[in-house]
Amino acid sequence: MRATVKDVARRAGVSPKTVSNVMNGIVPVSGPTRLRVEQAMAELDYVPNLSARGLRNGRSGVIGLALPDLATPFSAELAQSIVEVAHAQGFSVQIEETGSDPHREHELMTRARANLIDGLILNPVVLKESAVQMGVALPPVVLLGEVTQQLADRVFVDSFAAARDMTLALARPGRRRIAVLGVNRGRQSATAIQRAGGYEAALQTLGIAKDESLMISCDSWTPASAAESLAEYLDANPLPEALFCFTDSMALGALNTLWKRGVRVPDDIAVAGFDDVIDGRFAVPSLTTVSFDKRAIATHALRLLTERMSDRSHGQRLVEIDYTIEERDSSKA
Amino acid sequence: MRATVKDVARRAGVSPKTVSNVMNGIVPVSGPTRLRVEQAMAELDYVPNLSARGLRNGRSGVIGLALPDLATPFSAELAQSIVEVAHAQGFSVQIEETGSDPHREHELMTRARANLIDGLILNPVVLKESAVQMGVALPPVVLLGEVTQQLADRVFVDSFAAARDMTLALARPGRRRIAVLGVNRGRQSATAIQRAGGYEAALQTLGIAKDESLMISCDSWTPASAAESLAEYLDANPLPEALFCFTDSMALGALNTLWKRGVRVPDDIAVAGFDDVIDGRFAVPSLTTVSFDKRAIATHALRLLTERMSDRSHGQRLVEIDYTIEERDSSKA
DNA sequence: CCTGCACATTACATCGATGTAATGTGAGAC
DNA sequence: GTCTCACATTACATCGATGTAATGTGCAGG
Repeated sequence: MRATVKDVARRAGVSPKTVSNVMNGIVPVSGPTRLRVEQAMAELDYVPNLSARGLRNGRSGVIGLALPDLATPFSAELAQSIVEVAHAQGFSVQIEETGSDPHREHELMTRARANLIDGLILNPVVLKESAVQMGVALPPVVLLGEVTQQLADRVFVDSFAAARDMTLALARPGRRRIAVLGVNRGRQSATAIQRAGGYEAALQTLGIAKDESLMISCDSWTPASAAESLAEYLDANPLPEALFCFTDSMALGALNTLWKRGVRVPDDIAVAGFDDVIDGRFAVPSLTTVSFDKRAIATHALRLLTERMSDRSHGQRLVEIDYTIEERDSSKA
Repeated sequence: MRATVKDVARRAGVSPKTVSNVMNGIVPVSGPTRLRVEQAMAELDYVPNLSARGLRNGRSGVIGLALPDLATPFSAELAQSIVEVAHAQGFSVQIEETGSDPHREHELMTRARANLIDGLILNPVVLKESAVQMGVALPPVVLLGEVTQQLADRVFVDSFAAARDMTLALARPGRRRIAVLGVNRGRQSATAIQRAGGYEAALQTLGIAKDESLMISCDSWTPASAAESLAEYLDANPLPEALFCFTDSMALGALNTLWKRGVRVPDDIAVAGFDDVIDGRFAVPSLTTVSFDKRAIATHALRLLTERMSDRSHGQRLVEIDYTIEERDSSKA
């Protein structure tokens, strides 16, 4: 049987509440008493029951992290940052996958409300408005990425501007036939819309007519799907001068397809991605990408979350994370 | 204020316990009553408090997953499988990073004992025996990977045999100067020992004398570290005929270094990895690797864990996961 | 010597769900 | 009409930690 405060109290010859006081350190406890209690805790190998504490305090010390696809390197790096930052602040992280299923997102909110989670960091895909309806009795939520029409706090990179800048960078050496990979066929994700918008804006700036045939769709944002989509595309279309993939993962798939066909990168075609994942940095050739500080995302997301946990009143707050264009070998002129 | 069983009970005109009975479905409830309660729950938007339930039942419905480095694609893919399998069984997953810090592993056990998690799936690095001492009052633990001297349940791939087979495969076209990358300088990880052992066993079978200078050390199993280690190595040593990296992540870093130096893969050197991560499949060239079913690992780990949760008695159990050698472009003869 | 005050400590109630044991309610048998 | 018996439902206690309000202790000042 596990030791409880009661056991510790009995052994130390004090009341349970005093043991609690020693642990929490808010109510002062005299030196000798504190020592006796601490020794008793050590002797009994006492570990507080977090369920009980959570019930009493209304706080579990756990935050939820919900990402669309846990298998991607980007998810992994983001999760790492969030886990580390959260841990530094005494939080544990419960991880969830929303997948393509928008229903899951709602389910998560429910689970959060079940109080096993003090707050939720959510990277939505096709977030239905109904899912995060900021009504009453909802747990604190921080959204990651491009979502419109949501009233929750949000941390994001300006995908539109970044995509625009990347397109401009790809065009600089005089490239004009610039393709994008990652446009969705069916329902567009908010992110895809932003990035496609930035791309089109850049084309306009450059005085290049938009060419629908250069916008390659891709059902899922994975290397496999990207590789396949690009292969099919190249079977039917001429090689563009540059290819801007909406994520690094897709870019890696694209690089593989290009290599298989003997297309040289960057000599025959420049390639770029988005996210700056580690594997992109070590791709062959190393991948030009939109880079941003994932640790900063984690830090701000957690700050917003904890602040909202203690004060639910203030309105929606947005934090924009800077980005840079990292020109690597895959787009060297 | 959130609705509780009491509120639901009042609205439905029954006692709290009846509401509980409706939810749990073990004690039978008559049709009409059940309907009234369900309607009341819906109307009040009732969500059970999991802290309270956890306190009462001694179960939280959460399992912990502790991995050495969350940023790696392998971790991501494994985590995905585990989260999905766990979710299918009604468990949430709390994720933790042990990093290089063996102290963290012990801290996790403590947290587990704090009852916020019902069990722990742990992929140890340099697990000190003291960390997972299977004494009393420890939560159910399933270990992943190569660990010796541990009494906990374990799911693993036979790294020794796999490394041996991979080395033999690399040698098949007559390659004899086969290097390995991933030997640690200081304390060896159990995994590194197994894989190095398999490599040496293969050399012996092949009648090739072991050459210490072909065993390249690498401080951390990341692309960056691998790329750097290999670069330093190539500055001072001739090019081997084959390079077996102890993880795909390291192999990706190695491919990048080789490419930067104009070394052609597989023409000048064959390269192989271990883990079969997605990005390896789409590497340039696609990476030969040791493949195994990550979903199977997740399934078995969860089975062992849940079985031990309900019956703590039986002895240590081991599950071995099959592997295959996937020969891809990076080692084509 | 007593009052007053500061401060450490305690008894008790509480958070929400649920197992236990007891109660209530009905149908069916004689 | 009464007596069982089965079964749905209820009152109460409980899980472990902690806030609240009350109690106890010691010391200084009058």
